Amino acid sequence: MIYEDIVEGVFLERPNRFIAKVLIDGNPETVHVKNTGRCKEILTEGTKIFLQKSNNPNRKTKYSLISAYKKDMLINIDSQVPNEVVHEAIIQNKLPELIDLNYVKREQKYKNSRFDIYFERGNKKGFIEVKGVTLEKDGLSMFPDAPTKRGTKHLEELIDAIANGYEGYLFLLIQMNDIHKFTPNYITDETFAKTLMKANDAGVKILCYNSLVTRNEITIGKKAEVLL
DNA sequence: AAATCAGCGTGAACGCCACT
DNA sequence: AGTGGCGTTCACGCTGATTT
Repeated sequence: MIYEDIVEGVFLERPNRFIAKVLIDGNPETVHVKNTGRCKEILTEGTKIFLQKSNNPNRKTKYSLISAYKKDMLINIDSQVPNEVVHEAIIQNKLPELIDLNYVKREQKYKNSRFDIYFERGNKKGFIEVKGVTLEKDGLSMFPDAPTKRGTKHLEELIDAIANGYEGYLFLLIQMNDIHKFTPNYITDETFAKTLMKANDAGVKILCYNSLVTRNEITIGKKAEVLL
């Protein structure tokens, strides 16, 4: 997945979760933040960032904040892109666990919810829910970075889908390079962590991959270990 | 303490009208 | 009836304040 029109900037502050004050070429600019999560460890004053210039004249901001450095590690914080990266990887048969699917559709409704990806493989059908992981500490990645009722609900729905004969996957995409371990964030959201265990016991397959992140690209990386 | 709600920017989805 | 264009609404991502 390649971003067009990427420019470099410096993060200053974030008055609310949608917008940030930054410097581009030394000039102050108000930009859109593509991630409404906390990202507190990442978005600190003076941090080098990359932004995408928008050509949509109706937008209130000319740029979207896509990625940022934490120390010397570049982290993609675009919360819409993991979905696309995983879809792309599936289509290109890059995932051994999800190979040779004969039908793939995004944003498929199931009961009163919606999963990111629906697929058919032989006579099996399944759903994949994709989550982006941006939180990392000492080489260990974690999700969520804030309590997520929605995430827990998605897990319950995957469990439900499995009870109804579907396959169910939770796909965690670490939005940075070279992180090889993942664990649910017990401290921030114990309910989610416990539900993840329950989902695992119920047969939901938990997959985790890292990414290859550059200033203008994010693609699927290597498989990471899931520690429950 | 838990549940609800407003708020914000974007882009997709939707609805409507004016045309073929 | 079908299509294209335009404007409007809504879901999504989430926090923090407010209400129960």
